[in-house]
Amino acid sequence: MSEEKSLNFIEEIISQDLALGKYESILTRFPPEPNGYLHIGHAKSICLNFGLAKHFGGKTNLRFDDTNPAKEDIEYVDSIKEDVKWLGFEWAKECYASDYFDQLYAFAVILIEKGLAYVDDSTAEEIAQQKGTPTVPGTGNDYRNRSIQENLELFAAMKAGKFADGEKVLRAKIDLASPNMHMRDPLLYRIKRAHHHRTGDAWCIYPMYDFAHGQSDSIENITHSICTLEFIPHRALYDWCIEQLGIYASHQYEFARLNMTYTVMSKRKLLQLVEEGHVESWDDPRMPTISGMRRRGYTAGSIRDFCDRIGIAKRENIIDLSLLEFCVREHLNKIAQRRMVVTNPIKLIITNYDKGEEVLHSENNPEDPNGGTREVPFSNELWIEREDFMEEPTKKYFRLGPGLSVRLKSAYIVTCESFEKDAAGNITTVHVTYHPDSKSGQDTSGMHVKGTLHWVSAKHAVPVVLNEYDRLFKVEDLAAAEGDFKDYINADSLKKVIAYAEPALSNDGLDARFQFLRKGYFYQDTKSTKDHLVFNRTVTLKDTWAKEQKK
RNA sequence: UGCCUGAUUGUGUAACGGUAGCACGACUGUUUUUGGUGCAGUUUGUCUUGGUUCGAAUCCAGGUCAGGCAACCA
Repeated sequence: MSEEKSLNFIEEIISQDLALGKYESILTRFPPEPNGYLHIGHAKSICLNFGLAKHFGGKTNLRFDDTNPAKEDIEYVDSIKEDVKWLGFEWAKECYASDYFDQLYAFAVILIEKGLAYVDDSTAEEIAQQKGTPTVPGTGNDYRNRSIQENLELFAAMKAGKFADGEKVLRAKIDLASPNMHMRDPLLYRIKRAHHHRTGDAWCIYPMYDFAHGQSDSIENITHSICTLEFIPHRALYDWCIEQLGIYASHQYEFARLNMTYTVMSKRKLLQLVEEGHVESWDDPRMPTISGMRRRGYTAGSIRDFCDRIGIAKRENIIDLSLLEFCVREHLNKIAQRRMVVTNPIKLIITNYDKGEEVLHSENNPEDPNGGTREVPFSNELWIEREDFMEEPTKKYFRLGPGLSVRLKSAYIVTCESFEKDAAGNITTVHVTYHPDSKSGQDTSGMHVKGTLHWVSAKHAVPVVLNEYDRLFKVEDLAAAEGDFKDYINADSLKKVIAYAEPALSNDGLDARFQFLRKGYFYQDTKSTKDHLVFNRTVTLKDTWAKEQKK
């Protein structure tokens, strides 16, 4: 009982708020802008926001922060909803900042009436210049002194489409000398004639983030508005708007965004990878997007577990990819169907096997006692991995070599008698004799071997394509790497290999999770068909032999 | 030469003035019909200098380092 998990700092705040009776229940929100696909960094935020609500008995809204029609699209809205659902979360309400455009406009009018906002005719460059720098205070302009009446009329004219794009903006009148740059008369509205995916052409002025986000939170009665660290300087403005408008006081809290080794986590960079063809699409299995990871074979549960393990804090961080891999292996180990697939084959001929063929049985998952077995055809001609035979075995090599014995998984123990090479000196065929009394499950041979190999009966084998993925980038910390991030793209992040699979694989469902014995975890690609099976490697198995060899 | 965050082992994350713990990684050993899994173990850490205190990762002061802030983006 005393080993309850310690609370993160946001959970501390909420549990205090609740204990103090500040709220009866909490309401959080996940507020993506529909301008791209969600990635693992968003998953952290989703798990946080929905997790908080679940933990404290509250609710979470899904809100699209769609205030910039130039970049947004319904395609993204749909993918975001799909991803959140797939991750296993249900939102209380589906909201859109654009649903509040009328209300937001009314809020702006209130600020103008209070003398706290004005229409500025300056160009973007002039405004930037007048803002000063972090160490030099900004300077005002004459527009700042316009009368309330004039501002009211001009703002109405802006809305009515009387001005060209960029001709005027609405600004808050706060403090041009503030040490916080965001308080130096921030822009509230800009004129932009762009077709909005929901409001169409009804508006030609759109609110800025700072004027839309906090008020949207307030309108929905969000109690805890959680965002990432870069919004810390915005908080003063967030609070200012709410206070001046006298509306429901939502509060903003910030945590550190997720960074991961060997990948990038910004929509801009991910978009670049897609547009420049470094990957196939947003859901390319090498992408850190939710859709990419789903296609690669990650389970929603393993992603939730990952988000749970990385924790929530305010310091910058970079999480090892190995933690994500650990989470998915741990889950997949429990649920994946075991199958045998040979990727780089050499022929194994059993010289004393005269039964022609027989059907053997192999367990689907040794971790699951109720997992059952499947039929695996066996014959005197098999495929085995090229790397499972060594002409001159080294000391700790437990596999096949002249005179050596191994077990064929779920079948018999075989002993190598001879082998053949082609003209180039490559091994082509290995001849073995099998031990009839060593049959799996009824072994009376008394023999003990160190190695067990996976195999596929040659005449029953089904050809499949395997996408073997590796990390997208060659360096751990892209943020610390100098120059263009694209210089560090791993050119070998995808290897397509043709492999021989046991026939059971062609009868398995599309959603099945597989472990190809001794190879890794695989998941059928979205483009896979019955006649052309394609599997994506989610993650390899841990390979202590490979490590041993490197020594 | 401003303001705002932050600094605990290789990477994350706890410890709320009282034994610096947990996870991943790495490394041993062991089990195993997957060199997988499981099990047992090991693993040079509180940025720095002062101060307060019986006692400081924690409180205070100074310093150092890292990140953020000057888009008609979110």
